Amino acid sequence: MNIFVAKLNFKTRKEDLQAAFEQFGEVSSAKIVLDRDTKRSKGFGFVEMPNDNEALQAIAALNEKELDGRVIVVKPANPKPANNY
DNA sequence: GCTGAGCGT
Repeated sequence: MNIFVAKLNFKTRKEDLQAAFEQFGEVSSAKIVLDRDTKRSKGFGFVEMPNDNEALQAIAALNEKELDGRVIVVKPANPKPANNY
């Protein structure tokens, strides 16, 4: 299950995201979307969880919750956009 | 060094 995480603190890193979600289940990968030029966080990211029910629990538990001092938004992600680099 | 909606280099 792909999970979309928004309104992250700009200093939050991908490992911080993964650590937060691992409390509720297995996390295969976590990612913070960085700006292509400045490499700074765009303030949102994605988390991949193999187990769907654990993913839903993690979403329910972390949505509207606080991470690194910021209230984040967690919801199922949309399909990946087409590769147009 | 900075900002604050929203879906990925």
